[in-house]
Amino acid sequence: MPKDTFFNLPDEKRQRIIDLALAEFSENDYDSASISRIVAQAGIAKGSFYQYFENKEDLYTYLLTLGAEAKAQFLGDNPPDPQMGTFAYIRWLSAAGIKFELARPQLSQIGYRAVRSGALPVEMQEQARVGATVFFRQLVEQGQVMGDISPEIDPDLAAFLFSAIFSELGSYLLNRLQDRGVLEDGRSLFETPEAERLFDQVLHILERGMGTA
Amino acid sequence: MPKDTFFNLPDEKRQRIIDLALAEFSENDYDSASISRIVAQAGIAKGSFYQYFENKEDLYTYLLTLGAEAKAQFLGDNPPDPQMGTFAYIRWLSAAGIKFELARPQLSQIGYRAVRSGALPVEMQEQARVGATVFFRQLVEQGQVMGDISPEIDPDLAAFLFSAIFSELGSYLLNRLQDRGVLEDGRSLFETPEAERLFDQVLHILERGMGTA
DNA sequence: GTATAATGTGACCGATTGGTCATATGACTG
DNA sequence: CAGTCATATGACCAATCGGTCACATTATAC
Repeated sequence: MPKDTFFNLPDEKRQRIIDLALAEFSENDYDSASISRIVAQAGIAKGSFYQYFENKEDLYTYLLTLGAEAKAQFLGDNPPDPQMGTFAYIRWLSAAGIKFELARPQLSQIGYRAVRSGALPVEMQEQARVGATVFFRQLVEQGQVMGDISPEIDPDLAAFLFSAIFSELGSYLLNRLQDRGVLEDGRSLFETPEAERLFDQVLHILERGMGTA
Repeated sequence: MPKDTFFNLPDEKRQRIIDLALAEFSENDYDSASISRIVAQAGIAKGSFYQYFENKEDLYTYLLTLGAEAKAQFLGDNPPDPQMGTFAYIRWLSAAGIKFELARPQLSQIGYRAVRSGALPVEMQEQARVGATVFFRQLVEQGQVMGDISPEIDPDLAAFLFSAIFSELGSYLLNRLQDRGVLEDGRSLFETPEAERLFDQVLHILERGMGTA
């Protein structure tokens, strides 16, 4: 955790440091991200930085927790209809994840990097990976109980498919719609009927492929 | 390209340098991979390295071409039955990709890193991404002509699904089977009935989801 | 006011990086 | 033997890194 000194800083200054750190760690992996660049751009002395943070890893894990908190709050702020079926819920979940990715690309990128390239301690990486898998697997098992998903499907495998697809779908949609000039600004992604159509098609394929009908 | 001097080296010495470079670049991203470590482990002088390669990027792109050549040869050595249907062909293609990943994990890892984290020049990255998508999309369109894939499916989207799934499936299967003690050594992955079962299930889901039946 | 505590500073440290270069070695040629 | 050419070497370079520390500045308390 950052030191008290950091939290005593004027809001503006603290936020500026956070913003620059997010930019640095979202554009570079852990090793290549540079404290020297951050302090230079923030206009503070190197020594000051080390009055705010224990070391580089302290800053990095702090950014990760910021990302986790922001995403948790984001999902909590857009709660789903509790009555919907399994695939509708997965659709909501995936859409919410993509919306977060668009709203906070730097936070998403850092978290993405964290699990993909062994930047963070192995235990944390394991923890994140297992956590995501467990969540999706429970979802699938519940879907099987509710009759939405065929009982012959291996829940763990289905969970893998969901996480593999949805972790990439956001950037795919963004690239595709931008390449074709459908949108310039990613934030309006979910306002285009084209995006809705593609999104629904993915869910439809999965529902047909795994469903009981 | 490496200089002539490199190709004039005794085979054993040249191969040792390649092996150590593969290890270094598969364990670190481009910036973090260290020429100094490679030469130290190879037992050659720093100056000698720069008699073999123009610079760091020269070595890196050389490793990438080695990977591309190895994969092309690998696929060419295991040609599929030309009569099989679309999904059987996709199954073969994906299995061959995973087999290559298991046989040459370092080469795969470097290529993987190259497209995932903007290490290589933007144009090459674009090229690789577009190339893979185009290939899969043609496959899907052909499948639609043959009646294996529903004409309502967006070919580009389906191509995305295939590449997203199959680029992750290998490491998923490996982790899963190793965690459960089904295998110790990845090379025998495709000899376990469990792996075959999971593999077929993925294809079955996609075939049901996208098929015409 | 003065004493105390908190905060800010940047020169400096040892380590490491990619890359250079003058020099040494050895093999082949005439 | 002398001369030439490819190869091998490692000290050296400027740049950068994460991190430290003695010191200056500011804010707070009495």
